[in-house]
Amino acid sequence: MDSPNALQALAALAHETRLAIFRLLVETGPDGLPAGVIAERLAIAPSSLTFHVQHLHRAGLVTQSRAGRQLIYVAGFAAMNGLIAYLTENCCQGAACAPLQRSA
Amino acid sequence: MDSPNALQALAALAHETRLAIFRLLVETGPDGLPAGVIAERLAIAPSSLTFHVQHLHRAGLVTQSRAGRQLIYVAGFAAMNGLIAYLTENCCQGAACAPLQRSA
DNA sequence: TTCTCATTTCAAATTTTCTTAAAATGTCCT
DNA sequence: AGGACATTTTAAGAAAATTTGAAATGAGAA
Repeated sequence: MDSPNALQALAALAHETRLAIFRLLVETGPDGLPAGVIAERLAIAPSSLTFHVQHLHRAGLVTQSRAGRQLIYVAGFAAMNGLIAYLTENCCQGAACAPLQRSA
Repeated sequence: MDSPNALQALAALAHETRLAIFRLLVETGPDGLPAGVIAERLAIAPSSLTFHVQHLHRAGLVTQSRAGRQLIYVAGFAAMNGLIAYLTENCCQGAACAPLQRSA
């Protein structure tokens, strides 16, 4: 992941509502959740949910697919993995953040 | 690191200028850099630098100390470590981001 | 087709964040 | 004390992000 992408991912997560959405989707796993359920669980307006979830989508942190008349959102683990790798490589030089290592 | 702190750290890094400041300080290492040098290297106004560096400071991502009449800023690795740990633990459940493991 | 339901799009209002320049603070030197 | 330098503080305006509600789209059911 390069700096512009990392910046986009950081900005996407740097909002209370969006971080909550992402965490809910991570917790939910690969089946994801329809927009309406996310909005209901987090008590936010539908159009507000769309706004935030699209922000996450642009950053690759969320995947969208249709199931009948509902849109299912799933956490995008690759992007999160990329962000963590970016932070580890670019912001932890000099062994200062040595406790983290890649194993696979 | 808890969610409010993680949110603060994410917001602090989610800006082009602040990410550049932080990366510069990581690259520089434990000696850090005086405010003026950072501002000069990144070509930003002094007061603008203060604004951004304070944002990083509030999030614990930067440390401040005085040397004569200049203020030295140093990257705060503990906070970055905490952020990476938060993301790994809260946003990568279910082995989806398994490639990252703690070793120390 | 027509009626719902689920969601998104749009535009306006609001709020938050960022930039800028001028004035203030703190330190060192003479 | 008085002057010069490094940085911060302040206040104003500019720019960007967020919220809201109403209207539009897309899909399934009658």
